[in-house]
Amino acid sequence: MTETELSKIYDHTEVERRWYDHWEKEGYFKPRDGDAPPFVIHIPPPNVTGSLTIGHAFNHTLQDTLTRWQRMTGVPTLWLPGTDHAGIATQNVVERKLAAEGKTRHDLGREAFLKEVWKWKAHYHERITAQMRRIGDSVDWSRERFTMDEGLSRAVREVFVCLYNKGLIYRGNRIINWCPRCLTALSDEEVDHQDTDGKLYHLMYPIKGTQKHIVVATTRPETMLGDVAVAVHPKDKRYAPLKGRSAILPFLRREIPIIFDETVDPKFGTGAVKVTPAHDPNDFELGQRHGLTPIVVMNPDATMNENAGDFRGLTREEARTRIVEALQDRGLIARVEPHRHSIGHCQRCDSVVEPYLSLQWFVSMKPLAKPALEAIEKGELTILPRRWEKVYLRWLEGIRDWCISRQLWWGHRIPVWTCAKCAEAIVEVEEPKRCPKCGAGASDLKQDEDVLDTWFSSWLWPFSTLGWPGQTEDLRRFYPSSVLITGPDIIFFWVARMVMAGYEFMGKAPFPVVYLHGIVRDAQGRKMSKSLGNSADPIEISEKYGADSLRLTLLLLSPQGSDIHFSEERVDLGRHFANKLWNAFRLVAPHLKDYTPDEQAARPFLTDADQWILSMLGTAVRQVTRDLKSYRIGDAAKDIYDFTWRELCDWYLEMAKPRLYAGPDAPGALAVRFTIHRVFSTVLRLLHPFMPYLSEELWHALPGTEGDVCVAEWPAPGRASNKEVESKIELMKEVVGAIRNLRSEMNIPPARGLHRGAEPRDLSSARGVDRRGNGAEAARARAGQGHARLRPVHAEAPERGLPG
RNA sequence: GGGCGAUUAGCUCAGCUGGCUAGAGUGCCUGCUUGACAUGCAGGAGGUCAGAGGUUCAAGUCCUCUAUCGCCCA
Repeated sequence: MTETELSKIYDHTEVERRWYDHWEKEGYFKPRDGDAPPFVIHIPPPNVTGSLTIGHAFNHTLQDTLTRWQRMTGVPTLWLPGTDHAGIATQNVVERKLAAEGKTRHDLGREAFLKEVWKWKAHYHERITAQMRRIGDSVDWSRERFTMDEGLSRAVREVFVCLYNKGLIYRGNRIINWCPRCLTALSDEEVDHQDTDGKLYHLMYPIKGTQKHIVVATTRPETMLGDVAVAVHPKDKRYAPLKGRSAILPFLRREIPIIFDETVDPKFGTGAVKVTPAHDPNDFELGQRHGLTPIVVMNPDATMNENAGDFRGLTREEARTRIVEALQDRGLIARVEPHRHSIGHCQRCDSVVEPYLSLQWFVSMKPLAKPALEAIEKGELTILPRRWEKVYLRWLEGIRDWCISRQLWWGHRIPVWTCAKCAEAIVEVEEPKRCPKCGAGASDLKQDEDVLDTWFSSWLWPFSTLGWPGQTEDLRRFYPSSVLITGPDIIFFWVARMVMAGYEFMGKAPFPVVYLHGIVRDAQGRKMSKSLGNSADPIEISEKYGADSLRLTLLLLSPQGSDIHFSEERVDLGRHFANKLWNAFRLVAPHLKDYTPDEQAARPFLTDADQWILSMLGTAVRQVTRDLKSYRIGDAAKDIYDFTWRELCDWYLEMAKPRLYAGPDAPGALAVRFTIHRVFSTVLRLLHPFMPYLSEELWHALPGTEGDVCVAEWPAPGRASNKEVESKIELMKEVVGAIRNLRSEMNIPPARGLHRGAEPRDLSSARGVDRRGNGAEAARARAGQGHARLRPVHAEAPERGLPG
């Protein structure tokens, strides 16, 4: 390549179009054969709700960097891609789309609605994979999976049946989190709690057979209609006389017992609480202990139902207002005080969640949690940064059963059939042909209408994607994976559950290391979200700045584990670096034309400068490798950035110029060309995991390289650093710095030559260092200029200078 | 209410196991159209490392408390 072919400004658009298809066609993204222990990453499957955000780009960059690095070290690597059907989230976005057209999912019916969702899925799946290709993700597309693929669906049914038969899945009427907008049950994790200013109402319930009242404090007066008792603490002296008494519920005139229970907090409110087992989880348990029958007073859409007497048909908000008014009219409100408390909201639609008594399917988590807890103790699992281990452990220690049924249409149907004839519940992997109990035919067997929580398929991801329950070659070879890279926001949803499933079904943890990275936020510190519209499209950024630039920028902005404040302009950081390297290459390329690397020939002629940069290069290799090994990926990027810019460009190339310009036949050419070639071929390999496109482009433009840098050998660190030559050059840098400072302070323009003073013989290592007019001659002259100040340094300067 | 994290240059952040003369990017000021790069080069200003105690020969780094902000859980 000649100089004229390389433009002055690096144009990523052309370069980044070129290489991805090539790599893929060569099959580099597939694990190479052989029984060497492979490096495996399972992608956290992006939701098909929409396209990828900068947050995904960051997550993928981390995975791709590790994957590309490992590939270059020669081990078989597999980065397995895929997407998640994201049950409730996807159903919601499609419902919103329908709503914009004035339709609901019920207008379409289940089948037609699902067709719409599949269309949505197809559209965004295509978009997501295009985005991944654009940013350079080196995933094995031949192994791509979707959580609702036939194979993965089979795994879901298998797991359900297996846990059911073990007694770890059960159906029960319990309090769950109910979203009255989505009309489905949610797990505890799908509820976001927000502190809200509310009121604490002190309601007076008449005590039967007296003129007295018992005052209960509640934040939710509308649920009083479902009250079945009033509870106080057994040791609370205030209420001791009420033993055996009962209260009369206003409006409904229901007689409810006054009960005594240890769990009542005597210090909260009046020390007496209303008990509403159908609408409060604590009350539910309390009710069970005391044999109370719950009364549900709301419909699924959170309007009051037939048990609400005159308040029937009102929304829960209207009901609250009306009930408070009515109680006030009767003088039954003792007082109302401001009260701050936390209110659960639906993670997907932000509606206020209703604790609701409902028949749902659950997984008993305690037995599954045990090996996941021990994994940390035994060292079978490490979470980085380590502080997250505490969060993980705490959640597992207090684990509660997992509500897995959802009243949605989009997802895996629950593999349970009920016989219309004998009511037998049949739990099978394959659709049953007849009832095993009464022999009724398939037409009498009705499958459960509900679907499973989306995480019930993703917790199997590390093995379901490899063919489980089949005993496949992939499963044997690629389970467990090497590391999981994801955000801390799904540590409970996904990470902990995958560990549990891994132990339960595969007998070992799905990965030895979890690396949790920070969350990408906007410049104001807000989380990137589609609804806020504050996330740029990685493709747009890549078109504008380059995918390489985006990748490098994200890594440079990301200290291990903490959040990133991202804004588009910051991508200049990576873009400028790409341009810098490009131009450095432009400087050296013409001098390497027809050059064949020959270390033997060059070695005797290496100058201090050559030895210095080679020594620094070795250090850079060690640093980058060390930082990648310890998951300090941003630091690794910084190592290359600093070496390339600060050492190579700022100093070495400047020192090399005189020898380069002297031409290929001049003395010293052999050494300088060798050094430059060695440095560039190493830097390009170091850089490849971070900036795959640019490094590949320059690798091909560098004479004497073979094949693709994508599969080139990861640099070996070589000999230990040369401390002697390093300190020599450090001294020289200090001297030059002092000279420049003087020149600047004394307002001596660089074009002007300097009076030649004392011959700084010992500083001859400064020769050729400075720029234009500041070559060997000028350096000496300027040293003279700064003679007085330089004297102390002068005395310690090396005896022998550089040969050239 | 419980837990975790942050607080270092105007802004965004490094500073890993205590040894810094406290760094980078960006912004600012000055000078440079130098035969790789103005997406650049050189020089410069700018910090009582949140505050108060303590440990130590030595603390941005370890301990305690306080303040402010953020996140998670209940």
